[in-house]
Amino acid sequence: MAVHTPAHSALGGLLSYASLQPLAPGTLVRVPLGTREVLGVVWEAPASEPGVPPAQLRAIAGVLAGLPPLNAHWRALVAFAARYYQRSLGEVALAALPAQLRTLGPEQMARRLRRPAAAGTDTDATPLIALSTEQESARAEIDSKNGPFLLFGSTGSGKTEVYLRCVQDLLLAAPAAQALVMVPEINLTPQLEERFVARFGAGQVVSLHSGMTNPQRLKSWLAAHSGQARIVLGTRMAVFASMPGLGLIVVDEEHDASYKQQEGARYSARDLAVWRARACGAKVILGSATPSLESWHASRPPSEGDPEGGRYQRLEMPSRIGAAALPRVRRVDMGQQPRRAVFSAPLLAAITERVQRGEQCMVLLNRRGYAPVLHCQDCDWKSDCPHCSAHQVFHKIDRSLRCHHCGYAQRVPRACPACGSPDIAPMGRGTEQLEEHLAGLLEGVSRQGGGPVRIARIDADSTRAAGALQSQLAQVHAGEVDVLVGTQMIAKGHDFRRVSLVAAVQPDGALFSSDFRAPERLFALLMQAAGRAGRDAAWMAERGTPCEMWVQSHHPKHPVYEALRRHDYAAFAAQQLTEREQAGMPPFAFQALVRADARTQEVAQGFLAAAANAAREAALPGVEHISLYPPIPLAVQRVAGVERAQMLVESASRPALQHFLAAWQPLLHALRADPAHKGLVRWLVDVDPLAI
DNA sequence: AGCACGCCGACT
DNA sequence: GTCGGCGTGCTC
Repeated sequence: MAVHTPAHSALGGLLSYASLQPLAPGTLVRVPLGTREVLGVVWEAPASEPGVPPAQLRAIAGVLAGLPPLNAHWRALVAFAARYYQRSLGEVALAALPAQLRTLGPEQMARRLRRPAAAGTDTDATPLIALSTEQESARAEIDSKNGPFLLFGSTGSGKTEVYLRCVQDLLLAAPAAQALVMVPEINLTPQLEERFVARFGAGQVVSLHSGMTNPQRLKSWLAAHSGQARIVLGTRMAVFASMPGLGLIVVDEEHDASYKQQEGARYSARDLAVWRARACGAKVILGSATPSLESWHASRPPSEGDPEGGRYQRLEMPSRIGAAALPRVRRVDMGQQPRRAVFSAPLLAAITERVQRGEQCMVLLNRRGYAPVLHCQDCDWKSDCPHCSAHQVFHKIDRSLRCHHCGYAQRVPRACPACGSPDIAPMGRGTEQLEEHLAGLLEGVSRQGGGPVRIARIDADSTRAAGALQSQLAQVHAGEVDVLVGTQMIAKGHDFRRVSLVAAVQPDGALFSSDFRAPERLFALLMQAAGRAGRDAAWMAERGTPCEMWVQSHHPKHPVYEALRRHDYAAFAAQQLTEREQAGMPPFAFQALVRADARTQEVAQGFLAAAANAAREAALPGVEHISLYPPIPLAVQRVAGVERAQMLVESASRPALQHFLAAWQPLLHALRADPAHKGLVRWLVDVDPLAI
């Protein structure tokens, strides 16, 4: 029986209970655990080596009858995820089920199941939309081969239409088949849902994401589990949906970091999707205009020195459909501009001109708030968070200083808290300031049709309220906004028809980051942002001027920007992969992080060092193929008063790394109890970490 | 992880 | 004298 026991505690995996009748594996039950009663999933018939004598076993409290058992494919997925990401089976299994199942008793469950299901729509009646040549050839490949497929299609190439058609093909071919379609962010589910519902009807489509209420989630989950919903749309959590007829998985924007869970079991929904598809004989399509280097490498075509090629099938769709040509990239050398200029003169002129012509502009700055730090000119005081090794961000709107790591907020002081000087000033800029600054610069400019230029800001702050993002986006779509200022949020996926200019005002930060994936992420973000421009070819043609992507940089000749200028993902990827191979980094090596959080940095690092010693002394299997790096503090060393350290574990062999981690786990557990590591708050393993 | 049991400071 | 602080230990 799998129950929610914590990650590899002494209880390890499964617990045994007595039952009067034999129960099929996958059956959901309620069982006593300590003083409470919890949800459990029957995993297997009585184990050969029960830890507790059968006579002393406690009895199952109830069976959630009427609910079909979770099938072997689902259980295999959960078991794999638990093993691979070094967590307990129970934790992963229970986290994969809708939370409300935990609170429902058998009677309530039965009542819930008696509710009539919504009627489905006849798939045969779904219209066939004509595909372009490129789309059709991708579809044909997917139809005739096994995959996994990497659909490499530039922004606006119509990847979604290929997904829709492949789903349609599947649903027509098999009466009980189901498809799972994932997107990286909750924000992107409404528009996806709209398209799928328009095509297949509301009765066939359900969503699964963390923005839903518990009852909504249970309803969707049950519809998927019963097979009544043929299509499940969702974020990373949806990869665990119970889908007995699963025949196709789509992972849209597969490069997106949001597919990696960052707490609990730190799984990659994209990687699990590939595993799940193979295990249950489904097809899987990973789609992106800027694939992760992992997927790109895995889909390399066979070559002379590499007759096998990668294990993925690469499908290319280079042309944009119904959209204008990709924007011309204009780089501004900020070294040639006045010192403190936020908007260079040529960029400001270009924005002004576009707005006067009735076109929309998008300005990207990856930093919310007014300024990242407040600074005293006299004594050099900075608005440091008292609980974290980070600055408190100045938010002018509500005159607050807020730490983006722990949430600690206070009112902005009138004078320097350290020396009393009134000369305290914001340093650096965020989206709030950009919005204000731009309003000043565009004052007196009148937009097409007359009136002042309308500027809107979209970031996590402006969209906090329910429905705020949707209504802000609607304003942009309705043409009530001339310039849109925002963070990454606006670069992803949204179909702005009248945007003809996109600008990244300060993207350099990522160029010299210590994170080896930073250039990859920057390139993907800029490509994606560029893809927001000129999405309506007919409208752009009327305008007569081609769309543009502006980049302001102190290093305009940097290879990232050179590749961006040519819209040449392949060249960028090739260059990055060469570097990665030479440096022995992913995808040519496999990594895991062990993280320790403690009262002091010494304790955190001490625990990690002891863990490394224990591994060496125990001569764990595969240790000769493993590199253990010294413990180091995290980039943000202290968060909410807790010191954080990590240790990188690396191997050229994934199986070796897996064996090593599995054997190491019990040693780490034993160490925790050692009084030498008093003050340790928690430790965890992150397999295939995205940031190191 | 929960939730108990268990032994020390400020309140009715 | 109790209410409650969170340290240690257990859950088939």
